[in-house]
Amino acid sequence: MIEELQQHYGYLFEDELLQEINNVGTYKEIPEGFKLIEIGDYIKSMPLLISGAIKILREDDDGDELILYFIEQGDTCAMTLSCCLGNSKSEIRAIAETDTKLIMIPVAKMEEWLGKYKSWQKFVLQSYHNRMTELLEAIDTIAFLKMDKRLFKYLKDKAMVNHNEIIHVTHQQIAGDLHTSRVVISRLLKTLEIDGKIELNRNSIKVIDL
Amino acid sequence: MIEELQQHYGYLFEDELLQEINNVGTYKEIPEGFKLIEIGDYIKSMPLLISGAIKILREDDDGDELILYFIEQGDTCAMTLSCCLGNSKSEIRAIAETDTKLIMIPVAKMEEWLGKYKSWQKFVLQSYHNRMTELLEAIDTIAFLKMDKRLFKYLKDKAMVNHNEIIHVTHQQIAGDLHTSRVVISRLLKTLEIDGKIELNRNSIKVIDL
DNA sequence: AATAGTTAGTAACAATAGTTACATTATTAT
DNA sequence: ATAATAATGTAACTATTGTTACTAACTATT
Repeated sequence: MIEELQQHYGYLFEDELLQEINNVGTYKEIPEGFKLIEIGDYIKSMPLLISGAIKILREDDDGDELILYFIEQGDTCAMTLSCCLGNSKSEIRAIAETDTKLIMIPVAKMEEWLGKYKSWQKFVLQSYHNRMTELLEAIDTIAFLKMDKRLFKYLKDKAMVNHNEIIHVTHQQIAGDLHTSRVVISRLLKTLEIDGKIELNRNSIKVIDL
Repeated sequence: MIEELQQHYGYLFEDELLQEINNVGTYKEIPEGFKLIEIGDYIKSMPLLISGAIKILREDDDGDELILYFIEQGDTCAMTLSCCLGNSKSEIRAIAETDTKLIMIPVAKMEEWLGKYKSWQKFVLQSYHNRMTELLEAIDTIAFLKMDKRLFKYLKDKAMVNHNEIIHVTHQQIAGDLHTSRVVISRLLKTLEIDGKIELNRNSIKVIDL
């Protein structure tokens, strides 16, 4: 584990902290689609992403979902931070978007390190800042963009975190992530295809205009 | 200033920290409508609210606004925190919703205290948590509610922070805050009035069903 | 009091998004 | 191979929101 820590977090943390993380952290490999956090969960550990991507979702009272953003390598989940430190339940759902490697840190250590390591404190605050920025971007997208633009942005983002211009997803799944209906998505996808921005196939979409 | 500090923040901070805040903080009284922070501003100090309320707004590329939430007594602006600690520009606009009393803390001290006072660190993290929660609530409102529900929620929230069931606002101003058009707001307000939930008057609205 | 500006009400229409229903094609299971 | 299931395409209709245009009422200024 220590090599991967060095590689992805070496520039952020001092050696002593890296050593501590190595001692108390648990290395995990998570398959695509695995649910890491459910709404209402009490969080007992916090993930540091090594590779892969995680999709963060919000849910309304009727159980309808809405994607907030993707988390990538070098990130952590600030919502998790927030829940751990506030000792409250998770407000979001987290699902592995791709196969993912991560290190889980126990809550107790997180808090201890806040007083002990300046670099950890900085990392935690920076994570909050990043997540705040992403939440604002999510708000911009939802509030200011029409569904056709939102859809195209979603496709591009998804291609990005998957490092692949070909996305494997059904119209139904997209509709779920964007909180609309399958028919609406099919209709808009068809328009995007006619405009030459994507190429439609069963179970996959190729994003041309990246 | 020290009495008001004691009164509103005494239960949060130790005496030594309260003394420091008293020494370096600047007490300010802000009139309703005053713009505290503009998008793109570099923030050099951070507000602690004593009384009153502040409206936090987001803006899109076309200059159209959207209200995110109100901040009240005992709160601070986590966006400001975020900007200060990240040394980045403000992503939001802050306008005094009512006459407001606050204490401004210089950035340098904020950072110093993070290492020095456990209670300050806790306060900062708690503020991030609160703001994150409010941003999520804003997302719920925008994404999951239709305009009529959003409007009514807005009216109730506004009555709340103003401690007054009668709101002084024009349809045009509401339309600005909710990022829609005046005609839409007038139409929906009329429906709410017919349903007996509000009472319409020129330049003011009485919220009945609080 | 006359005038100009602001605020609000309403009709008519356009654009966008959501719903229902059904057909077609591809994939999987039997 | 046949049947069942999943994924997609499309039409027709409804609901919601946005736009334009015009009128009426109130307010402040000269």
